[in-house]
Amino acid sequence: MSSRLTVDARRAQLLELGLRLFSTRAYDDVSIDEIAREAGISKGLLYHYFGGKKAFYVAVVALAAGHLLQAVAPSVNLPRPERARIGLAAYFDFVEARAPAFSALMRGGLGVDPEVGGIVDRTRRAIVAMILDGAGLAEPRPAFRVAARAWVGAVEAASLDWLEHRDVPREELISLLVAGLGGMLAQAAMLDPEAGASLDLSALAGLWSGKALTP
Amino acid sequence: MSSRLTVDARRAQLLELGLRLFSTRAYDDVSIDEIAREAGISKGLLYHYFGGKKAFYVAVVALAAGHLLQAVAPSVNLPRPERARIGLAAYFDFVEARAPAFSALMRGGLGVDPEVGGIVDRTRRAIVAMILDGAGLAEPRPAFRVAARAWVGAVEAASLDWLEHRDVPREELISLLVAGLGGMLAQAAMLDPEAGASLDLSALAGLWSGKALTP
DNA sequence: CTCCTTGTTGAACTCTATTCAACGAAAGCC
DNA sequence: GGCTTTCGTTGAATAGAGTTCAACAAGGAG
Repeated sequence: MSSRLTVDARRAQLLELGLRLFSTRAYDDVSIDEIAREAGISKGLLYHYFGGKKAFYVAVVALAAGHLLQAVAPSVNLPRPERARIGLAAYFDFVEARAPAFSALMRGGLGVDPEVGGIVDRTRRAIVAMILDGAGLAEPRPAFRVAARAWVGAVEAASLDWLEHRDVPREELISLLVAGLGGMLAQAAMLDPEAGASLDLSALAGLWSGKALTP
Repeated sequence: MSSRLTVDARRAQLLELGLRLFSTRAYDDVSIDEIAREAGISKGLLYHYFGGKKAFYVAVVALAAGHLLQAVAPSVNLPRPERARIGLAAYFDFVEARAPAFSALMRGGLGVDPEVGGIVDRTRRAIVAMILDGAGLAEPRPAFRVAARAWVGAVEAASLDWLEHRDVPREELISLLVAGLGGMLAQAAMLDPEAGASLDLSALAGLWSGKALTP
């Protein structure tokens, strides 16, 4: 019933559809039959392109992760002091523009397949590397790694809250998160002075954009 | 084949088993047959106690959430300045002692059933209320709500990292997170001075346990 | 026009969740 | 003690979703 497409076009069509379906509904609620019906193809074709339902879902999540990385990537070309703020702004731009893909990535079933957890994890690491490496934290010591990882958790949680309520201006949200990052990095530098010495303190000080934070 | 038990005993047995199974393996990977076999009962009995597989999973997640809340609850009786640190310590005690239950709650499939998301959400709110309400933030304004929500995200992310690596002392991890909380709350108070005025600044100052944070 | 590659199909199959009518072990009654 | 009632428990039957595979046909190559 469906016209003959090239491999790439068909894959792209199916992935786009998967993104649309899985970002609003749960993994179990979307059946293979429904995907095939909406795409105008037979079930068998989905198995021809992806090995099965789980593999298809993993591919969709990987696509969403790629979109997110692509959105945040440009920030690496910016001067260091601005990197965190601009990177965060790009992050929220993406969250706003492609809310479905973001939801698919974050709320998406971590329990569906172990591979999904790996994708989310790698994406987090890549993002934290892009946003933070300007502070001289290429190979982070444990305290800095945990701080960075925790901060990414804060950013994700804030994003989901922001999508739900939308009652805080984006700029204020960024200031909040950057202040939290500053607090944690400063504390990490205190806990591990040796590694903290290599921390670019001017970049750290620039995090909160000139507004005084100290009580 | 199985001896006749009271309703409560059987429910408890099955929930405990579910906690053990679902904390290490994905929802789809655990079949009803396996649950029944390990419990020494027939499949039908599981349907008699819980309405189905999803409902059973939801009950398991709810149990894990209850355990977590119970573990953090004692902190509400403590003096305010210490509350955040002690609450966090209790939180990590639980994470350490009942890692499976914690994983089931956090890594657990949010995509399995909408109800699961609700449970996790309510648990987060309850925890943030218990740990933070000492700072006079009963009905948080948006900026404070987002800050609190983001901070919980940071705590969860740090917990998972901690379980995985175990290369940062618990006390240091707590200091890191508390510093992050302090940074965000201070910034929130600046963004919303009206609400910030009601913030217990002495409690806030006490967050980072006397160690200076300012650069 | 014919052949050949390969995107595509759909019916058959398997595996797992779900249902339900019947069983039997404890509790209550005479 | 025997009888009845209750209800925890069973397992075979059913339903529905994921998976497989042999065959089909659209489009290009010669």
